[in-house]
Amino acid sequence: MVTMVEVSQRAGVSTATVSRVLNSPDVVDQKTLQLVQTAISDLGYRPNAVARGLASRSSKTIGVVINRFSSSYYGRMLQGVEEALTSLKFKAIAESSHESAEGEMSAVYSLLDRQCEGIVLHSDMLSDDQLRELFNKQSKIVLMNRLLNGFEDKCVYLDNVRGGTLAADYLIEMGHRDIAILTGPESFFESSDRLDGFLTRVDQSGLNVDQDLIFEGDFRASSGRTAMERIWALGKPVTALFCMNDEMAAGAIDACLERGVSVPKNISILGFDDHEMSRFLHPKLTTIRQPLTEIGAAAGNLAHALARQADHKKNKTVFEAEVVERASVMKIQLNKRSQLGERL
Amino acid sequence: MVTMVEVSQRAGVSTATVSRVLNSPDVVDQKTLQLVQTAISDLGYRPNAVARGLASRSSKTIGVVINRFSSSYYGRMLQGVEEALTSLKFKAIAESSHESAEGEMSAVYSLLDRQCEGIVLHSDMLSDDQLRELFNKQSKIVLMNRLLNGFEDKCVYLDNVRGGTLAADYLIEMGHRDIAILTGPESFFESSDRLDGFLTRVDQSGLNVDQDLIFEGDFRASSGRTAMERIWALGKPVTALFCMNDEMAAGAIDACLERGVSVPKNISILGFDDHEMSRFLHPKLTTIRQPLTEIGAAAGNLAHALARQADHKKNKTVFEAEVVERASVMKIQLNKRSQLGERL
DNA sequence: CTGTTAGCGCGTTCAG
DNA sequence: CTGAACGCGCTAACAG
Repeated sequence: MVTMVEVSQRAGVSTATVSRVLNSPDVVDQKTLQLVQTAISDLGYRPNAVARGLASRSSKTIGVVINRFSSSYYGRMLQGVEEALTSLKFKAIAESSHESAEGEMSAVYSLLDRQCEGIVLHSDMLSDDQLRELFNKQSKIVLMNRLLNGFEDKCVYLDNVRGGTLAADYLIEMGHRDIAILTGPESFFESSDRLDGFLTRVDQSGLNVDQDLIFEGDFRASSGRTAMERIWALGKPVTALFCMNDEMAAGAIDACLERGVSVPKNISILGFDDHEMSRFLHPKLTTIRQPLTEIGAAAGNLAHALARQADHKKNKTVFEAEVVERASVMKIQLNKRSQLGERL
Repeated sequence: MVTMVEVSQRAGVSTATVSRVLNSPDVVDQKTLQLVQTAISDLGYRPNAVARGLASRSSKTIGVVINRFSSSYYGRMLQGVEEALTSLKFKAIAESSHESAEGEMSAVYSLLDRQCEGIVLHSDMLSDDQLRELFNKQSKIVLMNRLLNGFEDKCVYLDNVRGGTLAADYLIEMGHRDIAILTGPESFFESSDRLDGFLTRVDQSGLNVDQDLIFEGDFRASSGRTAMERIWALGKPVTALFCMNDEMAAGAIDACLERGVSVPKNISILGFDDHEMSRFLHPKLTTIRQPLTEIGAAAGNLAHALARQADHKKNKTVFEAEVVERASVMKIQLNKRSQLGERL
């Protein structure tokens, strides 16, 4: 490994000067600058980032914790963080939590040990209380796509309650009254928030959702299938199914296709997320879009601001979902409603 | 920040002893061990990984370069690398190349600057010559999912030629003779290798592919649509389309659906990759699967072996694709072949 | 088994 | 504008 010492010797200067041409070239004389620069390129010298970090007590790095890399859901957020930090001349370094609470915690500390100046944490498994404890101890953490009460200024997230409201508004406007709901795991805040928003709006509209038609899924396609089967088993009229993510919606559509039930003619299906694949489903999935990349970018920016004690009040931290209208939800005539439902 | 010095003072020992309880607890006396450990937990001391790396000249870290995080294609490989390294007590740190040759190169060097002990590089944009130059200078790089002649022992990849052969075998066996092909960009080795394998096998079978029916795409869904439109415009009989990735296949299926052309009844479509979404397309896509996660894991293991000068001859480095039979390719009767083709 | 002494490769004073 | 000296937090001999 070629170090600064060798460069300084070849250029006939001190290491301090070499350090200067690296960090503040303008304060060094033109001639010596040239001298050092040619020495650098002659030797193929590359500054050791680890040593620099130690000496300068600044790593210019933000750590990111996500569940796993293999899904485009997390990938899109990570991409956003990375792009934001790159344009701030920071680096992102990501670690996977392997979808466990201990994994999330240990990833945070491992990243902190590496002297990351800030952390962007996506947490599904830690409880609000555990997170609060963590946030009380570590001030440089940003929570990505989740709201932690009491730490609003450290959170960048989608307004899931409004997302649920949006879904309700949309389905109601499309004429649906007999609506089934497929949630994610009960413990997931995304899911419960969306459900809250949805049910509240339904209620406000003077309508209601049959409790028997609220199913708990696990965010995987198979639970979409299961939900459809349960709906059929119940035999109640249902004109629309709201799935809290697109994968479950895909599973539901699949089950319909197999049984010869037409989507959206016989039943409308609404998803959530706007997953990569949603535009390729048949019918193309109408869904509620989360701006994941933007959320990631905002989280990256916030973490950077926090790390550099900059003013972070300017950052947008609450994002709105939006309806992406494709082909899986159909408008139905109110007077034909019950008829349709029964035909199911 | 609490450092070793504070720990040593509180425990009444030297920093060397603190270092020992961290790195080789067995050589230190039980009593002092206890003493130091309580001091550590009392102070909430956490070793600075950067300083450790500098002093020990070992980062226990492998860098990974991929095009982008947002696609599950790269995510699956990254996941494999990460899992393999985690079980070797190494860390993976990933950087995105932003899909450019300079990006790939600078990511490699940035990772090296951070004292990664090895690099796993996925390169689409660098030429073979550029890669050879890089590999000659840097010995600790592993090429993921690409073959570089002359550096076979540094490569972990899918045998794309055999993947192409496999595709040809399958389609021929299913009775297809009038086959169209949609490749990726000409410069991509994946694409040209698969094409080679495909055409060679077709030739060996005494058949041939109409040159007019070989289209160049860009691996994105829209080129699948375009290809279908061109096929229809040509008016030649075609019973099957082989797309060199699943996204293009999805686009092709979509175009068929819109035009009322049934897949696979009117035309069979075969993909490549086994993308996350392929099982949700309609019809479910029959495709050639790449074991991306395993390839990533093998690359991680190889990089680790290289970094630690271990024997890396034992690693499996060439992977085979396999047919995943779903519903988008239909067996056709040879005697009905031309009839079918014309009906298109 | 433990403390002392040197660094790891660099940034950063402070004189000059 | 430049060099000498010191320190970042830790590991690694070497004595004892």
